[in-house]
Amino acid sequence: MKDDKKVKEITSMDEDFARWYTDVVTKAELVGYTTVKGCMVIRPYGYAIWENIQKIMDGMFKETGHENVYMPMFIPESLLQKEKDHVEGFAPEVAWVTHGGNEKLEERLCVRPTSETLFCEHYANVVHSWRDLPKLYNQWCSVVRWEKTTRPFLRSREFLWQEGHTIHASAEEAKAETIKMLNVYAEFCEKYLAMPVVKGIKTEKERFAGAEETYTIEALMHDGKALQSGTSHYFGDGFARAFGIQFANKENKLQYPHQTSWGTTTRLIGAVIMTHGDDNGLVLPPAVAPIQLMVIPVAMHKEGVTEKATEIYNRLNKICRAKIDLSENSPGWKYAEYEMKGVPLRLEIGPRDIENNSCVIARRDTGEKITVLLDEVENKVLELLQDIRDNLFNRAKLRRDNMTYTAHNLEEFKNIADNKSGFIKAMWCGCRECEDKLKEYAGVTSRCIPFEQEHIEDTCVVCGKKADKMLYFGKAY
RNA sequence: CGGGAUGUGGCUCAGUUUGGUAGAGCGCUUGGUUUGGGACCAAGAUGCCGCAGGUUCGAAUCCUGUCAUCCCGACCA
Repeated sequence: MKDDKKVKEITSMDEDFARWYTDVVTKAELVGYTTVKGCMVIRPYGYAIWENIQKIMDGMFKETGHENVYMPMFIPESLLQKEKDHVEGFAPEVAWVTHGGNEKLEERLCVRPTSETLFCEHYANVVHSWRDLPKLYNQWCSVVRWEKTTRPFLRSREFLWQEGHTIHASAEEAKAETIKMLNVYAEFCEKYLAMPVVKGIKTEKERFAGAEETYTIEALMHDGKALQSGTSHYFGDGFARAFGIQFANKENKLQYPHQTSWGTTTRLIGAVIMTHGDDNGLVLPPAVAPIQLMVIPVAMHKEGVTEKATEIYNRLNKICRAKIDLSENSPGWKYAEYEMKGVPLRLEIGPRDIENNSCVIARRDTGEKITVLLDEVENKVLELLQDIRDNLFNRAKLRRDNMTYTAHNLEEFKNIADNKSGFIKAMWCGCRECEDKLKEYAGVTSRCIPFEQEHIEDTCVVCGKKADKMLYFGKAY
């Protein structure tokens, strides 16, 4: 066991990454399993992370002019089937309601796997004039997709998410919206989750069912696997045509509007775990950490310790999400416990500190301990929280960059795919056959065509024909 | 949905080969001593052995089915 491994309950990453992940989500009390496969309990500590994500992201949606709505959870089969590609994409994994009480339903209802069809039905009722546009809607809800294999946060049968749905008079405006929201997601991930992402477009093969273009942010996890962390779709007027949504434009001509949708899910919690976590457990970025600082009194039985610790806690709780642990557990136990739970800062205060009018602050990301004068504690805490975010981001970015490889030809590609894990950058001619071949031959899928292009070669890594697109490939969750 | 592994107090597991009525460590409760990296002593509580059938005088153990979890594929946020 390595010297810096202080939490024994957690399998180390090198030994078994998948086990490490399940250890972290269960030992840090983020989730609980239930009797229904793929349906998990999100426990208070896990849910608090989601609430912080929601709070920040919802604020960003409001700033960009979006309104929250709520759509029903049931979709009649006939409604789901209106858009051909869409139903083909989702039908294999929807759950059906066939009975109401003891009565068999005339038409079965699916539990929403996503709500495009419901939004479309509603738009058809409320959009009549160019003056009704745009509609910029979002909803926070859960959706159900009957997945075959499930993992907490990464793939569950029911999961929490937000789905934005907008409808616009022009294609240009809808396209701009699609990109705008992708940028909101990227900013959220990088600024608040301290998680670097690659922004790009999905290939046709990886596109959302019914979309004209699918944009994505892709993050790289600790084990070198890619995780799609958010998507934004441009639908053109395909859904509008399928659902008969039309409006009178300024020239009084009937016209089909253009739509978008975009979503992020509780999978982001999985992304945070696998981006920042270490062998001692969770490492949470301060912006979404339910507890940003834990006060731990040392030698509580000694005169004045509890009082002083409580006083410091009360001061700090005004500037950050602070907590104090006055339980009878030993200090060492508490250190390990809150490290496992990823609390960014720990403040130790005991008789020695009180004598010196100081305290000890330990940071979760580096393990570094510093002595801070009590008079300066507020400023230092705020500075440290910011520094932890920056350090987490830089560390994750460095690791991602070190795990990103460039392949100039097929042998090199295969060699990297077999021996390394991470992103592989390579040129691609644009045809489906070459993409399929890489999957078959090297076991990786295309992650995206990044906005930030690099010219590696003139020719496709597979077929050798002319290529002008650089793609990221990788193994994905 | 295919291939593999595993289900035994809250947790980690022993016991299954060779059927005989359930164990350990940790955790939990109470009391005491401790307290700067998962403290110690003492006394206690906790099990339809995943679930459903079957074989048997008798099943955690053998058989069949089923469900869940993990891993590897296929599918997906």
